[in-house]
Amino acid sequence: MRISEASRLSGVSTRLIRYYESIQLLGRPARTATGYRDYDQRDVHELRFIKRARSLGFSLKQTKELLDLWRDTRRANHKVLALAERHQRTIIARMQAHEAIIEVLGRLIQACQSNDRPECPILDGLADSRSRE
Amino acid sequence: MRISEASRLSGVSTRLIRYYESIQLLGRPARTATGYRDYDQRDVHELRFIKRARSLGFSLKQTKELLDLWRDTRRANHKVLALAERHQRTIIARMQAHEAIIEVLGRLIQACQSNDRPECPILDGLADSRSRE
DNA sequence: GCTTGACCTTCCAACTGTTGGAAGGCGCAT
DNA sequence: ATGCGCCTTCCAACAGTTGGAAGGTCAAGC
Repeated sequence: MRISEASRLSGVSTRLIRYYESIQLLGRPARTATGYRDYDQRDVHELRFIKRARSLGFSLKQTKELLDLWRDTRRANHKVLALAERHQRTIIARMQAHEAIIEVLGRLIQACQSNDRPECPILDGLADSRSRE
Repeated sequence: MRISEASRLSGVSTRLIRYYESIQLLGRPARTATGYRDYDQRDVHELRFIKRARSLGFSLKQTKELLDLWRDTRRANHKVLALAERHQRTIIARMQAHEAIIEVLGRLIQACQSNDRPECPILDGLADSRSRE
């Protein structure tokens, strides 16, 4: 099938498919006589795998590792597990950072809403390094 | 003061200070006779403001808007408030996306930990598009 | 006076991930 | 043959930060 078909079936844009090939996340596909990329069902599976890993926040580097492990006739589970756990810890840390930000913003916003005077508690809060980071 | 001093006092790297100047987030500072950048206390305040806005996840573009509002003798509070509220909604959405990811990863990790067979539930979960995105 | 080392300057490139455009070839319809 | 929609390649942009290279400046030490 052509690249647009693979794109449609996988949900990955044609641009991105070519990019994934260029960084060797995907192997070079077969080519037609006139030089068009020719994909098969297996490629579509890999693209879906990539898409899903990306949607879970794995980097392209991690996605490549996962894909390699997947291609490797499903061996070395412990590596996959370690990678997933490490990634989960990263995402948890990021989420907690977001929580902290939301809390700070919430305080500033509230102070601003209950304020009639000309100065702005949000700007003051940003300027004031005594507020928690 | 020189750039390294401004960096030390603000916590913003010299590289970044120059970059912020190049994108006109900061104005061009005075120069010494030999061409060295010469900063004052006000610049340090602005750098700290920037650093804090960035740490709260505001983009450079938003940070510039906030900084401009701040320079504007503290007028137009409602603009600041709107910007902050919009940003908070963005961060909340991001945090929720993270939560969802953590949940999915948690399921996959747990399935993998309670699994003795050769196949890997994490890889299978990534491959299986029936799992929730 | 000359070297050493720590600073300063500029410019150009890398990183991550995705998207966009331009310029040209291919294939099928009218 | 003309037009349309696909395909190809290459080059650039976005956000934000960091890194290196090649060179100028300034103080201290010998």
